[in-house]
Formats: sequence, C-alpha cells, structure tokens
Amino acid sequence: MHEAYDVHHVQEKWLPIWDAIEPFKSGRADDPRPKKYVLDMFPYPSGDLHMGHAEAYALGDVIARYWVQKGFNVMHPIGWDSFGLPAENAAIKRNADPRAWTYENISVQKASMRRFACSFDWDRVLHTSDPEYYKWNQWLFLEMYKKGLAYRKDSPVNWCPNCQTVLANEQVVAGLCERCDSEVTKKKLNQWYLKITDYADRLLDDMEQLEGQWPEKVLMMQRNWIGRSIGAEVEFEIEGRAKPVVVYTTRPDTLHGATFMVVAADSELAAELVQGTGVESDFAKYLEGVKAASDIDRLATDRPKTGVFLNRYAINPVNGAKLPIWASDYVLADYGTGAIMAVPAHDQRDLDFARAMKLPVSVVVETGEEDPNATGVATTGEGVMINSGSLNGLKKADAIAKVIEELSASKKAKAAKNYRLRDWLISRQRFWGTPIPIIHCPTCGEVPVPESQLPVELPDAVGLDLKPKGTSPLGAVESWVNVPCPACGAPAKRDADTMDTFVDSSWYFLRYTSVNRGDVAYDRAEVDTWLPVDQYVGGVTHAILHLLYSRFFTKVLFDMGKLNFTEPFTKLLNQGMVLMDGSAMSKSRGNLVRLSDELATHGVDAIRISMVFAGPPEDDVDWADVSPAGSAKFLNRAWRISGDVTSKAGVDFTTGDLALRKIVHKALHDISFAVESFRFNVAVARVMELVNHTRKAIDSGCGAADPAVRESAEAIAISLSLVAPYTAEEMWERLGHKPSVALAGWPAIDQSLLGADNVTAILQVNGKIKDRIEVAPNISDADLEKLAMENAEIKAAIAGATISKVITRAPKLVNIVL
RNA sequence: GCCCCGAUAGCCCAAUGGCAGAGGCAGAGGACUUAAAAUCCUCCAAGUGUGGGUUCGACCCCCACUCGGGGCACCA
Repeated sequence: MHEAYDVHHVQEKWLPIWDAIEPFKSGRADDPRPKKYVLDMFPYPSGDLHMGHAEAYALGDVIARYWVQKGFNVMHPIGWDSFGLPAENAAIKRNADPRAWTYENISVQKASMRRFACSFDWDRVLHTSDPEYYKWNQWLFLEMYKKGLAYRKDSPVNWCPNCQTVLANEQVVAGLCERCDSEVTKKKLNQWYLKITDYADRLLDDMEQLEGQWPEKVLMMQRNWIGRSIGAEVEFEIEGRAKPVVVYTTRPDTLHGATFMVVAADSELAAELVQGTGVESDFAKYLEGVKAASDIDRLATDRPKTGVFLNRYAINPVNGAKLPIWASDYVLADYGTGAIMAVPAHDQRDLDFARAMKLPVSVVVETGEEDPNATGVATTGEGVMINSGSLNGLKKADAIAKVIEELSASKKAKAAKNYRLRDWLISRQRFWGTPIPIIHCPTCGEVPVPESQLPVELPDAVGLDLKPKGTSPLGAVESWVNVPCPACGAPAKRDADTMDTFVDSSWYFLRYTSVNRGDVAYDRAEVDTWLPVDQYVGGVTHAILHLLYSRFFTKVLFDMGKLNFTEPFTKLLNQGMVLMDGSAMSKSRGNLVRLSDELATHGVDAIRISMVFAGPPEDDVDWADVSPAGSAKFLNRAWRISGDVTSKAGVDFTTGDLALRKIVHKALHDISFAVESFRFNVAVARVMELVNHTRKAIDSGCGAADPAVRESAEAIAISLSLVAPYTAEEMWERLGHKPSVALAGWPAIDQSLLGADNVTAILQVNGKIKDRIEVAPNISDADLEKLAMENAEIKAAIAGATISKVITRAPKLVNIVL
C-alpha cells in the first residue's frame, strides 16, 4: 500500500500555519535583508478569480518566492482596481449598490488568493474605490491642475452610445468601444484632459533605459503609439487672406513638387476658407457626408479619395506657384495643423487624390522608379532632387536641411515634430469613479476644491438612478452637487464627472508603501526605499494604456520633486493568456474552464505547476495542451521521496554519494539560472529531472540512507516551494524541519561539485562526428589534438588525406579539415 | 500596406555557433495485483517551415520566401 497524499487536507492544514508565521511580511523595520519590490498587476474585482489570474499570480509568485529564498526582503503587495464600469453595470442590472457588489467580490477574490497560496503581504492591501485611496487621485489631479497639466477643453470626443460615456483614444479599438464593442461616435463636449503630450519626447526617449528589461514588443507598441515624426512647419500665403496657413510635412525637400493644398474637411480652417467663395453649398454638402461616415468607414484605407475645391489658392513659398486649395476627409483635423501640402509624385495618398481630381503631378526626386504619372504609384525611394531650383542635385537629408535653412530666413519654415499621441481625456459620465475635485462657480469659473476638503466623497448610491443618460448620475444628486463656491461663497456646482479608472492605476504602486498613511499619498522615505518596482508582472493587454500612463505620472511626480526616479518599472514580464482549444475562453464559445473546478479536482499546487510548466511565461497557454493530472503525479513522486529519506535532519551532506551530490548542485545552479532568466518551464523540468535521479538513487543507487539523498530531497522541497508551496511545506515537515520552507533559504551551491570529472570530447572530420572520447575537463588543446590524432576512427577517416586545418576547442571538440 | 514575434517528435516544449532531446503529455510493452486503479521499469519517434549564403562546423548568424500570431493603419 502506497501512502496517499491528500491535497485538500494538506491545503487546509497549512493555511492557518502560514497566517501565523506570515512568511512574506515585508514591513518589519529592523529587517536587515536587501530589498526587492515584486509587483503583480492588481485585479479588477469582477466575480471570482479565473484561469488567467491563476497563471499571472503563479508566475509572479515564482519570482517573489525565489527572491525570498535568495535572502531578499521582498515586498509583494496586492490590491484591487475596484472602480469602473462593470460594478456600475452589474449594479444597474441587479438594482443594487455598486459598492456592495465590489466589496463582496473583493472578499471572494481575497479568499481565493489566500487559498491559491499567493505570497502577498496582506498588510499592504489597497482598494482604489476607498475614499482613503481616491482622495489622493484628487490631490494628484489638483497638483497637475496647478501646473497646467490638467485642463478643460471643448472638443469632439469619442462617445460610446452604449456605455453612454466618453472614451480615451486608447480605449477605442478599430473604431469600437474597448469594453462593449459598440461603434464609437463623435460628440462635442467640454471635458478634462491630462497633458501627456508635454511628455511625449521623454516617454519615447526614456525607453532607452528599458531596453532589454521590458519585452521588445511592448517598447515597440509604445513607440508606435506615441508616433513621433520629424519634419517641418511651412507657411503658405493664402490669396485674399491676411494670415498664412501653416502645414506640417515630413518631406520639406519635396516642396517644389507641391501642386495643391488640402485642408481637413471637418476643420475650422476649412469652414473659414470656404466663406465668400461661392462654393459654400458644395462644401456644406460634402461636410455633411463626411460627418455621416463613421470612424469605421474612415478606417478603410482603400476607399476612393473624395473632396471639394474651395475656390481659393495658396502660394508655394519656394517658387510662388498658385496651389488650389481643396477640402477632403483624408486629411485629419487633429493631426499637425489640419492642412497639408500635397506632393502627388511622392506621396501615394496625394497621388490618388490628384488622379481622382485631375490635378497636376510634378516629379522632383529622381529615384530611378517609373513615372508616377504613368503608373499611379508614387515614388518614395531615395534619389536626387530635380526641378527644385537651388535644391537640384541634393540628396534627401541635405535638401531638407537646405530648404529649411533658406525658408527660415524669412520665417517661412522651421523644423518641427509631431506626435500621434493625444492628450489623455479623463472625464467620464459615470458614477463609480473618483469625483473630479472642481467646483464650477458662475462668477469665479472653475475653482479647485481646497485640499483640506478632500476627499470629495461619492454620495450613497442607494436610490440613485445609475442608468447611463449621457450625463453623470452625480449631477442629479442635489445635496451633493450644490455647494458654495470655495472662493466667493456664492451657490456653485461640483463637477459631476468622475475620472477614468486608469488614473487610479497610474500611481497605485507608490501607495503600497504607505497604505495606512492618511496624511500623505505616500511616505517619501518608504518610496525612496522600495521604488522603482524591481519586477512588474502582468498581461500584455496593458502594453500601452496602463504602462504609458504610469510612466507619465512617474515623470510628472519626478518633475514636482516628489520622486527621485523617472521610470516606475525596472523590469517587466508579460505573461500570455490562458486559452482553451486555441481560443480565448468565454461562456458563449462554450470553452470556459472554471478555475474552481480545476482546483477542486487537482489541487492548488498541480494547477500552479501546470501553469508554470506549460511553456515560456510570455507564450499563451492552451489548457487543452496541459496535464494537471500529470503535474499532480509529479508532485506525488516528489512528495514520496521525502518519506523515503532515512537519514536525520542535520546530517553532514559532504559525506554523501558524490555522483548524486553533483547532480543536486548542478540542478540547484540550473534552476536558479532558469528562474532568473524567466525560463520557469525549464526550472520545473530541472526539478523533475532531479526527482527522477533521486528516485533512481534510492531504488538502485546509493540508497535511502545516504546523506546525499537527504540533500537532494531538501533541494527538491526548496525548489518546489516556488511553485508548489503546499507540497513543499509537507515535504519539509516530513524531512524533520520546522515551517516554513518558504524561508528555508536557497542552498549554497558548492562550486567544486559543478565541474564534471570527465567530459565527452567530440572528434570530427570535416564537421562529421567520427568518435567520442572521455577527457579531463582541463585538458589542453595540444593534448586533446594529440589524442584525436591517435584515435583509431580518426586515423581511418583521414588515412592518406592531407590535413589542411585542425580546429581544437578543448575539452569539447576537435575538428580535422581535410 | 508598414512594423514586430514565432515555426524543433503525434502534441506542449528544451538545446553559450560544437553529440538535435532536458522535461512533460499521448502511445506501446512489462512488473506488482484475483482484477482494476495507483505505482514502478523499459521502449517509441523529428534531423529543426522552404530556398540560398557566411563558417572548419548553423535549430542558432545573414538574405529571400511560405505559413501562423500580434501591433499600427489616410498621422502628411
């Protein structure tokens, strides 16, 4: 009869013991260990934890637990991103209080995390929906307001008709609402923005520091998103208009090739230029059509170019040519100046437009490609300038420099940069978020709520109609919205919008250091100690939004002198998603795997190890490909070894079987290396290998009593503590030790055991393997070459031939080239 | 259309430019058992997507392509 290992009993057994020991408490003032900050992205409290959480937290836990074993004082906190639409929508659906729904889910998730053996420091927990937290959102907003970084403006904004709220650019995916996939429309509203564009250059340039530390993919996505382009702004005089029109171009070198100008149809400039031209009605008709077309239609890049001639002319500053001005929807109102110079010969979009409208095409760069007039394909290759006056014969870079220099003398042009990135719209017309701490007074205008009155707390939701109506539900709460103006005392109204929840998550990593401080957002000394985050772990879904905003906030706080670093997350690991049968799990697809079911069947450890072992952490895990039953089997094998050991705890390992000891130390070394390079699947494989070797040593090798077997069993327990905490703890106890194995410490590796006695050298002729010989690891090139020449196989292979070259790489290889 | 990443055994995945296989899943055979489960042992398979190149030597570096995944997309 084999002993059975009852996973559920073991789980219940250890939880209260861990609660008592608190192995992962990080706030002890006298802690002499060096510090490390390991952070998992905090969850949104919608229902219980799911498979995706399980993977993310299993991976983060390996890292946190590893650094604890290596002797670090690891801060590994958790919290909840607990403001947001789902709570509000659920509340509307059930006619309940979003607060109650939110905090119930939090307590369910918290209990699940504890059972999942997450190594969180439970004394550092925050919820962004607590007034103690969002007070500091408001404080930060006001600090930014003081610096001019928070401002209000009227502009057409992305509007989700289903959520009945505005969306940030970042929350519109392919013209659809990120949350509900409704088609996003435009609406002109007066809204609050944060001036992230002021930081565009630094957000871009500081990524150099993150190179090699963050996934290349994320850096690339952020670069793309910021979308800096370098070019020039050029002034074009307009006939019959006092002020010139400025255009932005990345190709000022092709200025001589400009044959017309295009302004965005929906821009104020177009509306102004058309006045008094006699074509007002044509323009109005065209604009109507443009406005009717949704963003989705606009996204189709292959649709034919349309536009209307405005019956006006611009003057090309380099040659005085008269350029007809057109309005079209292929020029964007909110990029650059909303007006372009069209160079159809060398820009495909301009060429398409020119051909549609029968406008002239003038080639000014000789690229060796076919004439765009004939082919309809704009030539964009490198070449020399032609038909360009003083620029003739120059290459692109020189022509750009020269034309800017020439025009800048008369202030007609200057070098300029442009960004795809727009300012961050943070107003939301919803209830469950941070109230914007501004009071609107009929006489004083917008007045910040005095700091002493923070937080501006949300009113009670009970009895409130939270259904989306296009204006914030807060506006309807008379007792809340009506306040005296802090400046003049006259009746005034609170701003009834709430903040985008991405504001909450843009600085939460700072708050963990000081969750109990009511008087400051964060304790400066604590933040100086713990930050920046050494290791951040989370999904690639936040590659742009959350990470960019957090980087922005960090730089703002740095500029305010409130932080001493400019990048919040030193290293980033993006885990993949958990799929089922090749696609994302969903109820509608019918491929949902419930975490609770998997845990009930296989136990926490088996699920954790399955997640970690499934493949590289950044790859998606297809649950159809993993075998939690196999993981459970492996854990059983490991556990049984701890029961087989017969030597006493504390036995001198150095008297143990040398062969096994070498395997143990090599394994410990490899596991460390694999964990530190995020190859957790490889680390688990090494533990499996060690278990296999130890099994063999017990059954048919040095025997269960050998000290090396105990050394190995303890190494297995400690290694497993990173990924299978219950099994590891159980093993550790059976091996005669006191809990917790999480604090056992990573065994010191004996370097003298890492070198092999003998290594196998490969003997090749012309790169083909002829024989293998055992040699000493420190053999010299000369000796190895000598052995090769004396080898029978080699002699046979090279008999009669002339040796042209011998490559020797002691102690691994000799290659004889004939 | 542009950019990024990937492709190794039936499957998931390993392999500082130097023996293609560490580990697992699935499969086959055996031991134990009255039997089954569990457990243990043994076995099994690809020459690394395709075509070139560099090199004494390429899964690894370079070029072109195919397929898959992802990002951006009228940003001047």
